Amino acid sequence: MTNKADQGRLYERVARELAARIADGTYPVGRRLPSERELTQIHGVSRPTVREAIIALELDGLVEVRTGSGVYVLLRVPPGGKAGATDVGPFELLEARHAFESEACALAASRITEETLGELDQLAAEMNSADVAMAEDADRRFHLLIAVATQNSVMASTVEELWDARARSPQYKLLSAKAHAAGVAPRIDEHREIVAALRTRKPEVARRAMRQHLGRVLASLLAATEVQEIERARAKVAAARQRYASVV
Amino acid sequence: MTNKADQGRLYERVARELAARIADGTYPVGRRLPSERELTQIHGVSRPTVREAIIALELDGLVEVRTGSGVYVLLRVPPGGKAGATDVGPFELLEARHAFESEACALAASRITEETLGELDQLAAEMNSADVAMAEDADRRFHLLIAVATQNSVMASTVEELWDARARSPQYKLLSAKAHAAGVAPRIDEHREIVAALRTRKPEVARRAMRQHLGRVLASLLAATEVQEIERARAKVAAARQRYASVV
DNA sequence: TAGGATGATTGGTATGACGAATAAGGCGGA
DNA sequence: TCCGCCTTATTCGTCATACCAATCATCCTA
Repeated sequence: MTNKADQGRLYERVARELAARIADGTYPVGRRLPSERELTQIHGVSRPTVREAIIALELDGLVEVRTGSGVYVLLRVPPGGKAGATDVGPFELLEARHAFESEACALAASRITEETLGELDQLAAEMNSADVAMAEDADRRFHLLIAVATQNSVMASTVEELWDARARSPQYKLLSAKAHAAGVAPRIDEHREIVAALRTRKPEVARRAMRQHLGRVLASLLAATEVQEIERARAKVAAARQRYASVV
Repeated sequence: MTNKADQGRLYERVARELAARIADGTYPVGRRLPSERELTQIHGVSRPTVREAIIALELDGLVEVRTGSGVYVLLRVPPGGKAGATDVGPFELLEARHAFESEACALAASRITEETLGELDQLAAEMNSADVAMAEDADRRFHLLIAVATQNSVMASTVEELWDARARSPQYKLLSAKAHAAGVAPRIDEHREIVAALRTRKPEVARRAMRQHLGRVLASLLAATEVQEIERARAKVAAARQRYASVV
């Protein structure tokens, strides 16, 4: 039953084929995959092998397995998409930023240079841009620059990672769009407050400014949407991986 | 058969147990795991289930499966780690932990369960172990469990990443050894203080306890050594991870 | 028409079997 | 004695089948 050049194991081939069918839309997001027994016939392998393949997809967050019901497509990875990009809930993300970036800001206050403060002024101004994309980029660079100002590469790369995760999250984009529709304006005034706080060189002041800023962002997003619907799907995705990986 | 009230699927439990045994050194790096049939007996599950668990570990890069030979423990691969800055300064690392874990601890204080508090007590006690490796593992799990108690997967995985980076850093190991030689004892009393602080459910109290703890660790390391450069060890990339990437 | 019982479908796991790749040990020849 | 080949036991790789539990659709009943 084996094909010709099977490099690697069978379940990998099946997983690859299933992932391809998800990517090309044969199995659209939200729909049920054929049953394991059907996949057995389709791919010409046994059910244990099909299950191994499905587990691989599940650990990657592509599908969700519902006992007694079926295997459902969670998200579609565009061909050429990055692998291993763990998608995560938008609120968890913001909460983490709320906690971490505040501390980064506090540390930055005692180490930031006058030159960097000037750059921050400029970035705050750029958020006035009519172009939404440009304003968002200014936002990102503003926060990242503060993290870099800690002169601690670990903290800087951690903050950067949180922003990257945000960009990867389709849920976050949806939320962002909703918030926009609800009339949430860019918070350039708050950014200016943060810069002013940094200028005092007082960690507590800087921490408070950043904390308030992110707190308001979080609140506005919470107000703009009902959490229930969105968080539900995402929670399950990380579940399988998190459940055993967290103990490692 | 052991438990029945295991939420999640069986292979997840087995994978978790195996990963734990790898983490605590029961199955050292490079060594062969018991055969699948033996694991069947050990964990009281069928071979398909054992295979599913092994596949999960393989996809995470923890083990390598060699046909006809066995399953071998690889280096632990960082979760979703960005390539590049694999090796980083030990003091930067500790400074980041000082800032981030304190916040995680504060958030955990308002969400932690009584059960988790009990586990923390136990882990604090385990640091008494004469076995240095075991004591260090208890230390790690103590801090990670607090991060998990935030019920925020982003914060949990961030903290985990910081610990993993520590493990990857030969500089840190050297520092740690030096500190040990300088008579730095495990800080079980401080861990107990942290648990007590968490029990109050007051974020400020918990934050202060963790901040003091990590501050003392940082101070002791600073005292025990002068910073010096070390040749960096070669962290190898797991082959399984590569194959995995091609699946998606 | 509403609601509950019932049976079909689906995933979850177990058992046993056979093939293929590997590694270890024994046997024979030099 | 030493080296190399070959046999053999062990291990992973896969398959087929079976049974349980959860789910879902259907029909029957009140």
